[in-house]
Amino acid sequence: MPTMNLDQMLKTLETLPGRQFQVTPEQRAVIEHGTGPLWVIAGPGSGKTEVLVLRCLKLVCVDKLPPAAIMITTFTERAAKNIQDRMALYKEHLAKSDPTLKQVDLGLVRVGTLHSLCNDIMQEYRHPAYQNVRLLDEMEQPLFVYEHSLLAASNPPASQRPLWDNFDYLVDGWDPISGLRWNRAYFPSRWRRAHAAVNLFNHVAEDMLDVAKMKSAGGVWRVFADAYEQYVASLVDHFRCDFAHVQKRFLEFLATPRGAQFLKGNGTLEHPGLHHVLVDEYQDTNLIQEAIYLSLAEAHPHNLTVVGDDDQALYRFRGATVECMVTFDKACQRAWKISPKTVRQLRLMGNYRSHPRVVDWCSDYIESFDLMRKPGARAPGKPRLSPKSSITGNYTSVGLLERRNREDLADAFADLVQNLLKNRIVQLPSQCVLLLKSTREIRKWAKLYVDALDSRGISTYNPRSKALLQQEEIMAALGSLVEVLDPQGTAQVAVSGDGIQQMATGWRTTYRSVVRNYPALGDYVKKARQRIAAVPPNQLIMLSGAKGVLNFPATLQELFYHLLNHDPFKTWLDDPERTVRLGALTKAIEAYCSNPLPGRDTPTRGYLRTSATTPGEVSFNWRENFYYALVGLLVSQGLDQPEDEEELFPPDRLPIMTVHQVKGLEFPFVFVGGLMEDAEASSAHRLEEAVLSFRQTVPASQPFNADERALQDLARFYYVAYSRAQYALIMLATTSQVNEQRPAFGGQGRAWYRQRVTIL
DNA sequence: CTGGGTGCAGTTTTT
DNA sequence: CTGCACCCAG
Repeated sequence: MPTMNLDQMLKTLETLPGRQFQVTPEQRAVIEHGTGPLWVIAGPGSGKTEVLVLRCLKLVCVDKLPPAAIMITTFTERAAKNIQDRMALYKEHLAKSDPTLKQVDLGLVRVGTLHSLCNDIMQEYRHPAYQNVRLLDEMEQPLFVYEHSLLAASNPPASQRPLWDNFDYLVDGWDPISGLRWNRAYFPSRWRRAHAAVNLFNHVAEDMLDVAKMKSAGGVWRVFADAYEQYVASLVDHFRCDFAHVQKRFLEFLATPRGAQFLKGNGTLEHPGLHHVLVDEYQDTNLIQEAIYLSLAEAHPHNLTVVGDDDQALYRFRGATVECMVTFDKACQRAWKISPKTVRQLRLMGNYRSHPRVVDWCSDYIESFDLMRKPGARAPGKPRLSPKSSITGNYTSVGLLERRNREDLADAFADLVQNLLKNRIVQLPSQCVLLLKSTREIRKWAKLYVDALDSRGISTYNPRSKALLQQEEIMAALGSLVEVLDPQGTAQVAVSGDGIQQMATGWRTTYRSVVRNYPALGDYVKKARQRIAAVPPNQLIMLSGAKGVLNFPATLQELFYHLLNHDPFKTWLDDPERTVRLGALTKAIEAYCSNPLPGRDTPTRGYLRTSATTPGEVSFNWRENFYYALVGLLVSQGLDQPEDEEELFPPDRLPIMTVHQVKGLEFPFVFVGGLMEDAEASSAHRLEEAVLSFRQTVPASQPFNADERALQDLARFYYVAYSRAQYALIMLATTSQVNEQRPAFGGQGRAWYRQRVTIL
């Protein structure tokens, strides 16, 4: 049997058409690493994901490990798919020179987000505590909490008052319904409490907080701990699990006999046990994920490879802590009782992406913050990035476009882009990107830039510029629903206290203007109303099937599908963007219908029933709950604009993106605007601090306080933005913004900044 | 480059 | 309702 060695593997891959990647010695060391924990500290543009893919291929193709013995996790589904595709492509190419590889099924490598793998493995191994469990998504969890948690009770006990006083920062914020901030004199609304409770419950699981310790702490902690236990019990009662608890369940699973079976295997190719765990984006890991990884690699010699860049940690809002990346050696020591020195640290600090001056700017920038130089802020002994790209030239590669006001700035930016195009420095607008904190097209954010580009004939690509609930098709669809279910708006009026009424009234208006051009929709709505009006009191509303088939109860979903089957919705569904948005609404409606009712086994929410007292109307309670729960959810959390599967940028348009969206991407010309914000501790920062004493694992280094972490996070945020640039990085700011000396300009003031950046 | 008055607009991200 | 960006005066 011909075997392939690493040199042959890498050489062969160099012949793959369209792939120009030469493995450097530092990258090779990661790929080659044998057994034992490996801690890879990588910079932006260092090829870290590529190296991880190659390491996995080496384990399979050179070391001949069974694919099922390897697990690779990443942070998003999209990144997981990317790794899977790349591995499949490379393996296919390798199989051309080593036909024995044709037998290898790379599909058996466990690639995915940790959440999805936990879910899959527990189902595969029939973990008793995870049988027939439905995993709640980001819409379903808040709805479940809203209807099941004590903390979101419609009439909460007075004992909750001190709790909400204590967690006021979780409740505070802008209310999209009333258009006002929360007034602390009032008890927080049901939805505000539900969202805050979701946040708290997730933290208990993700930070692995000690609930018993909370109880003995007494006071608000006791009240909260009781509510937490009640929530977890209802999840179990109704066979539900949320994203945070799927990880907790998995950690418990690993300690069971079936878990041991999964880890050890039975010697067959299908179940070889787990030999290697490779983790990408480790800087965005949370504490329970850290515990899972350490358990997965519990067996000697602890084959756990983690790769990440602590300076690019962006996901604290999701419970992630850079701490995991920065003190990985200490975590291994704690879990496995090994010396931290045996944790091999390798660094990938070569940057193959950007002009050397961009690279230097990124290093200067991140090191300029006093707080980033303190121990525990970054991976120990982290060196500067080392510029290795082939991009050279003595042009302005790091610049500041500074103007006296925002209009002038937007014009100067658009002029610059126009000149780049005219002088053929860039061939297409899509070689540039504009990065903003928010891409919404309002004056404060993208609008001035979009207008300035527009007037010069340059169009922009900004798919998430509008809130989903503002879209015509969403408003018309919801309008037709309420026109059928609550034609008089009586229940709508009853919930007016929450301002939901205004929202629904807006939908009705949209519906009426739409129906003027599409009378068939109006006819259907009328017919549906008449049908309901004909049903006797207190009965399920039935929908007739085909001739001879029994009637079956009408559900909210069915009504919704019927409405979508009429114009203009039918025609709108030809438009992929509208289809995606209507799909998001469909998902929300399904989430609502599938939410179990407290005290019942099956979800019956979707069934429509007539009122017991008022004939011909949908039950008042049902309508009321529809507004409070479903509409309340839509307005309090908004609908997520689902991103396109494979979003390719239209070549003739200039993309406008947020920093989170651009993570992992690179662009020849990067413009960064909206540099004005100051660091302010968010609720995530404050909550982390508040629960620190209940953590089961003591932090390995002196933790920073909430304000300090807020500033570090902001520094990292712009570091991600700045390190996307290949040829040039241009910051956009008004003079007063620069004078304010915000973190985006570095931590050392104007003079320091002006020395390093060309003023345009 | 700073201070104070005015006027406008109210994130973002993901399993 | 606030908070903060912006602008202008000094």
